[in-house]
Amino acid sequence: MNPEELLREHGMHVTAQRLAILHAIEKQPHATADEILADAVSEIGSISKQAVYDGLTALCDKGIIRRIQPAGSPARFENRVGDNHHHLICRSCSKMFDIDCATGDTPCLIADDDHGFEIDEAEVVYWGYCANCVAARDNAKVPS
Amino acid sequence: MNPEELLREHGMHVTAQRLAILHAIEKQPHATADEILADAVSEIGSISKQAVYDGLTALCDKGIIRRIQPAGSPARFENRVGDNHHHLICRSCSKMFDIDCATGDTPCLIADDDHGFEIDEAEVVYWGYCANCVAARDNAKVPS
DNA sequence: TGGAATATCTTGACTTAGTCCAGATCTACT
DNA sequence: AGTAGATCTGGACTAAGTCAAGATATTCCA
Repeated sequence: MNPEELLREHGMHVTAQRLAILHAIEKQPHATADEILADAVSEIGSISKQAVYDGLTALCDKGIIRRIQPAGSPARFENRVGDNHHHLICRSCSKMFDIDCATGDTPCLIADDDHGFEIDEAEVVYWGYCANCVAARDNAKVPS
Repeated sequence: MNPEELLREHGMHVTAQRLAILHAIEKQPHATADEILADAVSEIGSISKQAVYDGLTALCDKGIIRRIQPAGSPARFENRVGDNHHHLICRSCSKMFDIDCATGDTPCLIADDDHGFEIDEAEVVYWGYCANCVAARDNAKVPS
């Protein structure tokens, strides 16, 4: 579905700002609000910080995009929604990768004792070191 | 192990500030830095914000406590470490509960495709609505 | 097509949760 | 007791985001 239809389908006004936001996220999955702002400015000339935050919040509320807020990083946004995939983040360079759910279902995990909660999401983040950073570290340790 | 030994064992200086921080976390698991600051002030009279942050960082680095940073909340700290338990958070009131790992092991999940990462932790957060908030919502919907 | 209703955007001040720095103080070891 | 280095203090600063009031745009409907 094209972005315009997508907005209309969710009863949202179609504005240049929102189209630019969606386009920015499509170009760069896991972008931060700042990166989206910069990209949108380069696309439509100018847009306020607040329009970006408002737009992102509205899009999240409608389930069109998803917000990810890993520890030690500003919020990031992606348009891959509804498949309950998870994320793999490098502790060293902060690079983030999508990763399919190990068990396949949504939600992919059932807690043993749910304390009476109505659980609607199991969010999983894998932390570690990416191939590049591991190589860099090993080179530093054993300089030859 | 008492807090003083715990610090010494990790080669850290034993200071009133750090003991107060540890005591605050023991009294209130999942406390924020602000709450820990307030509690420490009431215990030892005065302590700087920076000492709290420095202390928490040092304790985390040594693995004595663990930092949790859920989306939409300041960082929280707990002294239950090494058992790979997870957290259950209410979207409405932000209350947080410990929850044992569904599969029991550390790490409790193995990703299918690890993109060459050296994964060292699988962090899981269950999101939903706690029993109280569910009851409040249902009462609001069906006032009788 | 022309308004009206209201959704969205702009601007700019403000807040929260921290970090950075320089110098003072304290702890642990001799 | 003396000293090296760890830790603490105070205060300025930053990043990421929120709040609020008024201006502008979009959509709906006559």
